[in-house]
Amino acid sequence: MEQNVIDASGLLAISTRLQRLSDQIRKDGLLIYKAFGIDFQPKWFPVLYTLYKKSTMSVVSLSDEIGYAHPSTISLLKELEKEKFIRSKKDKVDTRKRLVELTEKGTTLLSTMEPVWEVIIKATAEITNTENNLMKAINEVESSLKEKSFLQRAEVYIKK
Amino acid sequence: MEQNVIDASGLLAISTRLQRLSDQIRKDGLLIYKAFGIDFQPKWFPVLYTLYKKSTMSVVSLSDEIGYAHPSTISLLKELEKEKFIRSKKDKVDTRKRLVELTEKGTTLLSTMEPVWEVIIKATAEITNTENNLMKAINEVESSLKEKSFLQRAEVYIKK
DNA sequence: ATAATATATGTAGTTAGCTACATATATTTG
DNA sequence: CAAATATATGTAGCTAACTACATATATTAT
Repeated sequence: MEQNVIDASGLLAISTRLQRLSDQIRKDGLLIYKAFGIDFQPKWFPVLYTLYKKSTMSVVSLSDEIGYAHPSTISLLKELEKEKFIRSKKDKVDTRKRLVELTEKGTTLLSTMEPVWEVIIKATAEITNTENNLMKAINEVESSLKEKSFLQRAEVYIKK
Repeated sequence: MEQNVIDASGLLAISTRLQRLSDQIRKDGLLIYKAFGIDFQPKWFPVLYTLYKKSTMSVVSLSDEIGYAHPSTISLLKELEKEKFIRSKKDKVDTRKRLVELTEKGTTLLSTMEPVWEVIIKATAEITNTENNLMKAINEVESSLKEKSFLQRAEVYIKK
């Protein structure tokens, strides 16, 4: 059971480890879409999937929904608009708001993607269905952090 | 129990979720170092910690050890050299190699960091010690992926 | 009905990794 | 031992998120 120094450092490197795993999964995700002949970038998923489920949303509410800072969402929307997967219109009641929705082309894309999602879900289930389930662990950790942040928890030990 | 669309999409968004969590932990990590008055960036951790444990290493072996592409390591080393935490010298046997090691200043920094690590370890343990342990889950998933990649697993379902 | 504040969107620039390519030196092979 | 290949390092530019700041419109408080 060989272990490198970073693995051995365990908790200290948790952020690095999470990022590495995220990248690896994202890259494989891209290859899976390609294998289905779908021209789709995994980073588009949160925006498109949310619009698929909720139809029309403003930029900020979409950002909140997917948990991104709004400028991140704006730049994704710009790409998606260029690809003609989404369109936007002004909110007539609150003119500050830009309402975003899928186009026909976007809706079509999303429906061709449904079988891919099934494959992704199965493959992910296979991978995460270990003794400690990754998705459940993420959910649990996120809810611990929501209750009391990492920093707040550390502060308790600092004061001692 | 309110849930946003992305959370509800579960496995599909796993890469996004991992990244978000990683960022959150990294940011809090930075704040903890600050709370101790240590001028240290979490991204330096893998390189410095590895050099602390293994003393002298070449660029590539260091990259392999921490699991980074070598250009990433090089750019970290550049910063760390500027901060005078590390220095490098030519390998006399294999002149292609650049051997990297901590300076006095680097070693001093690392030893002032040990108490911070203890705090980080405790706080992280608190957070990850849920029903499904995040660190264990990451280890398990990484070893599943080493055995058979995400794409290879998906291919099985595609062929059906 | 102003003035002050809050919210929505947008732009610019940063970050922490990456891949692709280039070059120098070692090692292996015919 | 020369040619081919492999390894070590380095540079340039990409990516997918971010923060900080700016502006326009709504809402709230006096």
